[in-house]
Parts: sequence; structure tokens; C-alpha cells
Amino acid sequence: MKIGNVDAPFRRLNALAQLDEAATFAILNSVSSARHFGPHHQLLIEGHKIACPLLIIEGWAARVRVFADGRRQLLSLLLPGDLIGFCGHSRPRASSTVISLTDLTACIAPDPSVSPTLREAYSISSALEEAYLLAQIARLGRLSAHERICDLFLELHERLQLLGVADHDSFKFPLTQEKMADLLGLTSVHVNRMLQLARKAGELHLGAGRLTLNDPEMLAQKLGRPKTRVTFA
Amino acid sequence: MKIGNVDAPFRRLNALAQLDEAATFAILNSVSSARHFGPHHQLLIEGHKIACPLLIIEGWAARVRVFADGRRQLLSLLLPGDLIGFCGHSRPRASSTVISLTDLTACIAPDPSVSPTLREAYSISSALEEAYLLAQIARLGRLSAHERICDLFLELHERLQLLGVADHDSFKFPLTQEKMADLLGLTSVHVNRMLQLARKAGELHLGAGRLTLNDPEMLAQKLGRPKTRVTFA
DNA sequence: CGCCAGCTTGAATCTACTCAAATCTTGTGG
DNA sequence: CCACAAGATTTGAGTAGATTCAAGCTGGCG
Repeated sequence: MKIGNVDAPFRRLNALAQLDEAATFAILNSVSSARHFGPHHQLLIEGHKIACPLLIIEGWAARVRVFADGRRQLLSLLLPGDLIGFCGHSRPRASSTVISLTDLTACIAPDPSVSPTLREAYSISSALEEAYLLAQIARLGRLSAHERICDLFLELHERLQLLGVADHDSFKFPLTQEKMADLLGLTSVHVNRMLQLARKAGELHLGAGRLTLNDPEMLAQKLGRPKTRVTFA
Repeated sequence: MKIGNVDAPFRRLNALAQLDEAATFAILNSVSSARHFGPHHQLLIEGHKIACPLLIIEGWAARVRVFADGRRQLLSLLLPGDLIGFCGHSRPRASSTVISLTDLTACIAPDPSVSPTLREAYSISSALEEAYLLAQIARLGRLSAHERICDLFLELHERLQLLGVADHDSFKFPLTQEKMADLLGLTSVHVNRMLQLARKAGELHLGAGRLTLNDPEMLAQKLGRPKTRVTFA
């Protein structure tokens, strides 16, 4: 089994808080025990007890809510370096179902008690996760379809750069239009039309599993999008 | 100055985790140092350092995001017993602006280190807050205007019951239609029309600052709305 | 080759928005 | 107690953005 970018999650956590040796060792040690999952695998089920928190090494996952009538909403995306089911303290149950969107490699998240720097990294990771939830609310509540798509792409670009797996203007992008729709509160048909518009407007390229933003900075400015206020500055 | 339901926030925290004497004392002590704010007061500003976390004693507040072009989105509601600007650990900056929606009484949140039971209550409070954010995302992403309104009312009913300030079927409700619109990602005109529909459908009564749900259980079932999976069971 | 998932297209419909004006409430000062 | 102003709610008509349904297309893979 080939494991791709094993150090991406480490790079992320280390960017959030300078990790010391104990933390580094704990992460490398955990990573060696990585497990692999196919797409559409339920990693966590809402309301169930959490066996142990996971750390994503490679691949994308999402928190999801499914309604009785079949409507689906992806609540948030989880990328390499993100924690799944980590709770600051005694919270035994998952607040949402989590599914893998792609092939996914994850390991047991190292225990934060091995190092204060690791604890700090987890804490900041949680803060960032909250920031992304807030951004998602603003997106769904007040942005048009076209704006939602661009705003999401910019957020992903930012997150993947933190991981060191994005170029200045492009990154690997594994989501189908259907999944984008479920994430953005739209229909896949409409996502398709808006993507075509964005392409014609020269804003982006999307194809062959790769997304290119022709001018990320200008796009961000056009949307009035501030960089996610990161709390570790 | 009259302070209304001083023990509501205590009731909430105590419901989240059986508080011991030290915690109880710390809360009562803090409450005595309560401060009062008018409506539309900025309690926290996004990106600014957090002086100290607050505990709401009475009144409603909201996390809010304002766009460059004036669009506004209320990200979440904060009710008595909720914490403002509390962070699991070293997170010095506010992840969103917080404003009071009504007259508001708040005090400095007692330090969780005085009692493990208080720490536990805070921790569960954070978990609940996350659950409400997720619910808000699902609401905005996949529910119709009518469903959003009803779902919000049911959530508020549930939260206020935890505080002991809601009847079986009604509660004090201080939001204008404009604010509901900003919270639900709609326009106030449309909120108005949907409320009229809901009234005609016999689902609710809204007037004079009070909301009555004619049959909360039936409404919840009609929406396929599970009770917020509370993590402290 | 042919299947299947994902993508694209079109036409009709519907939900929610915009703009504008009228009405109702509430609190305040005369 | 009434007049008034400011804020909040209600109403109407026209429009725009997104959905629905249905069909056709494309590319990768067994």
C-alpha cells in the first residue's frame, strides 16, 4: 500500500503550534499505525460513542446530516491534518456523522497529554474548525450560488496551502458536483451551471480532479473575503 | 436596577453537569458583579483579543458577520447561561463579533479551574454550542423558509426549557422579523409572509413579545426534527 | 463494446427577493 | 391624554435566482 503525503498532517499541526520532540515522535508513531478506508465509509455515527479520535493523513471526509426525506447536507469538510471526533473533554458522543468522501488514510490521533505543544495544536485546530463552521453559515445564509462556490474554493485553497499540498493557484480537487451541491445547499444542476459561468468569466479551471484559480487574490478581493482570522498569530 | 431571572444561567450549567459547592459559590459570586448593556452593544469584536469570557445572565445576544456590502448574517444566538468568548485553551482572539440583541445582563464567567464540575459544565456547553452551529448549517442549507422558521422556534423552545424560562408551549420572544431574517438567511418581508402562513396553518402564535407553539411535539415530528442530541446523558 | 457515474443542456416552474407604499405599535414630549 | 416620530409589520406587483424533471452526452473501466 502506498501512503502518499504522510507528512502533510504533521506539517499542519506543526504550523499551528511549534511542536516539540515528544509531540513529533508521538505523531510519527501514530502515523505508522494508519488505517485505510474506501469512499463513503462511515467513520463516525451521530450520537454514537466515540471509540477514539482520528487524525486524517490523506483524503477528504465530511460531517454530514441526512434528513428523513433524503435531503442531505454536508456540514463541513475534513482534510488531512484535521481531527475527527476529538473533544476538548468528556464528550463521549459524536455530534454528527462523518463519512469519507474519497479514499482515506487515518490514524489514531496521538494523545495530547504527551506534550503541551501538541495539546496547543489540537486546541488551535478546534478553534479553526469552529471558524470554518461560522464561514459555512455565512456562506449558506447570505451568499449567492456563484459566491458560495468561489468562497468555498478560496477557503479550500487556504486550508490546503497550510498543509503544503496546494500550489499558488491550484490544488487536487476530488469532489463531484453532486457533493459540492450537498455542501453548498444547492442542486448539482445549478452548481454545474454556475461553474460554467465561472469558467467563462475566467475565474477558474476545473477538470481532471484539479482546480485552478486564475487569480486567487483578485477573486478573494472581489468577494470581499478576508483571510480566515487565524488565532495563532 | 432590577435583575430578573438570576438563577436561570445557574440552572442551565447545573443541568449540564451536577455542580459542586465550589462551582455554585463561584457562579453566585460572579453573578453579583453583573454588568448591564443596552441592545446593539458590541460585546466582542471579531479578531480582537478577548479580555475575559462572559456568562449571560439575562437577555439575548448573537454572533454576527457583516459583509462589505452591508449584508448581515447572524451566525448563532446566545441565550442566558451561554458563554461568550470562552475558549478551551489559549485562544486569545474572538472568532466572531458578538452583539446584544436585547437589553442584556452579563457577568464575568467564573474561572473553570475552581471546580472540575464547572469545567465539565463549560465543556458540555461548548459541545452544545457546536451542535447548534451544525443545526444552523443544516437549516440554512437544506430547509425551506417555512421549515427554517419552525425548526428555529423548536430549537429555541428546547434551549429555553433547559433554562427553565419556557412553558410547555410558549416563551418570551424578543426578536424582530428583521433579526429573524438575518438569522435564517431570508428577507424580513419573506419572514413576515411565512409567519402569516404558519399562523393560518394553526402552528403558532406570535405577538406581544411572546411565541406560542400550538403543538411543539407534533410540529417537531412534522419536520422530522430529532431533539438535539445532548451529550451529557 | 457497453455500462455507469458524472457531467451537460433545455424548458417550465416555484420560491424567495426587490422595491415601494401603507398600516400598525410603541414610546416620548407637550 | 393626544400628537408625533421612529421602528416594526403588512401588503402588492413584478422579477430574479434556483429547482425540477427529463433527456442526452462523455469518459473511464470491466
